[in-house]
Amino acid sequence: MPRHERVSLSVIRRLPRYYRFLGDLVKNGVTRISSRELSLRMGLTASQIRQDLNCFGGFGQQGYGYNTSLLREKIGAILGIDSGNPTIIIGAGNIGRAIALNMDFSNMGFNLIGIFDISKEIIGTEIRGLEILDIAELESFCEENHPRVAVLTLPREAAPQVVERLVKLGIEGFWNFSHYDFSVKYPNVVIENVHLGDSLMTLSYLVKNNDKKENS
Amino acid sequence: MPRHERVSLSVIRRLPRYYRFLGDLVKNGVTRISSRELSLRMGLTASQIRQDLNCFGGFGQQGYGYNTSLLREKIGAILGIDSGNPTIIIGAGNIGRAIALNMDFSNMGFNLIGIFDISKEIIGTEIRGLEILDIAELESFCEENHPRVAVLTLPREAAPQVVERLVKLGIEGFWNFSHYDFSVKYPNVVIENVHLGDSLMTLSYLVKNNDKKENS
DNA sequence: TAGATTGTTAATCGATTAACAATC
DNA sequence: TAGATTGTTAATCGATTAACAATC
Repeated sequence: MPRHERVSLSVIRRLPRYYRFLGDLVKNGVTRISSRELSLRMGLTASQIRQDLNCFGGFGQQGYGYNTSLLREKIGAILGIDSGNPTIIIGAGNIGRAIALNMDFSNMGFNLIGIFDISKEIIGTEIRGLEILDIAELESFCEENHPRVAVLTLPREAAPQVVERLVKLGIEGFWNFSHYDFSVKYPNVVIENVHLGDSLMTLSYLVKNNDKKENS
Repeated sequence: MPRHERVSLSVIRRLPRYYRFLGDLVKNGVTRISSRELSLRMGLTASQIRQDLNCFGGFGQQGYGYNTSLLREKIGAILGIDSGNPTIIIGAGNIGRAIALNMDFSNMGFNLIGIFDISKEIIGTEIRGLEILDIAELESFCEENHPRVAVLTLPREAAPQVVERLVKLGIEGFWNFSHYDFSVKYPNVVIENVHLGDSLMTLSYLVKNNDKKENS
């Protein structure tokens, strides 16, 4: 679908933000918007918006701008928000539970079909209507249900062994909250890392070196 | 401290990852490492590592490489991991609770001193030894305890009003998990966004357009 | 010393911004 | 039509990679 050979990751990462802002506009009854007006709201340049969108096609109209609702749908389609990728969560601790309860998987391209843990105490209990399964049943479950994506919300120590099994079972995409860094070891799977510790440390640096205050 | 005028955000964002890998090396008893060897483990180039580190000073030794333990400490200091920034969490739902319980704030530059919520049912209960306070007490608490950083784990609808109050109360840094995007409205505060929805949608795109498999 | 590896400058590459002709 | 705004090419800027002299 991309017009140009390969769309850069920088562009891809901006798409969900466009999608979010367009959703707001639609909700507020705004039916059209120019790249200039959108750029002011989002804090980037109109040029960048037009460049980004034109990686995928001409969604605007000269002299008019963009139809918010239409553009939003197009971006949603590009992101694959109704792909319904069968997805499992590995680790039903605080983070796993919070993710399971808070994320709107079905409107973001995923279909949550299983949650696994190792702790006998919580195996058998339910989260969001899904029974927590024993990690020992991972192989049989996957052979039957063929998940494509796994959310890793398990402790770091447990991660390497489980990732090995998941890759063998054909998992293609990982949403990785564990501190285990496996992009080098498994170059053939897609990994989206959410390293919360890295994010927090970055904030520490930014707060420490905050020069925004003085400038204004 | 930075030798060059301004260190780019790209460099800053790599520092926590260096810190993590160096921590592993130290734990495994590796006392020295060359940029080349580190680059292979981390999946980037030796050039980049040397460039990154030299934004802050010459931490290596020609012909030898880098002392892992020393380099780790230096990076920790640059990130400000023992700044102990007084920090509050706004919103004690699933995400807020998970963050409070899982993050090692004290080793990442922060000191968690308060958790707030609006729900009468959970106000007064404890998380990690901290009593959940009524958001109505935010002003009096801040005037007394002077937090510098706020973690936003509250619903989007509630965010704008609370952010307004927090900025007025002098909060300088935000770790933002809400879907509210306020960088344009408040350009003078530091904001580290964790837009989990954006991250998940990015994964959706990547899984959909995965061309890694074919290549290998 | 010779070998290894850094620190740093120069070259390349990619991403962002500016400009403008096309066109609604 | 005239005005507005896109799509797209060209110019700029910044980040990454390569190269190598300095030096441990």
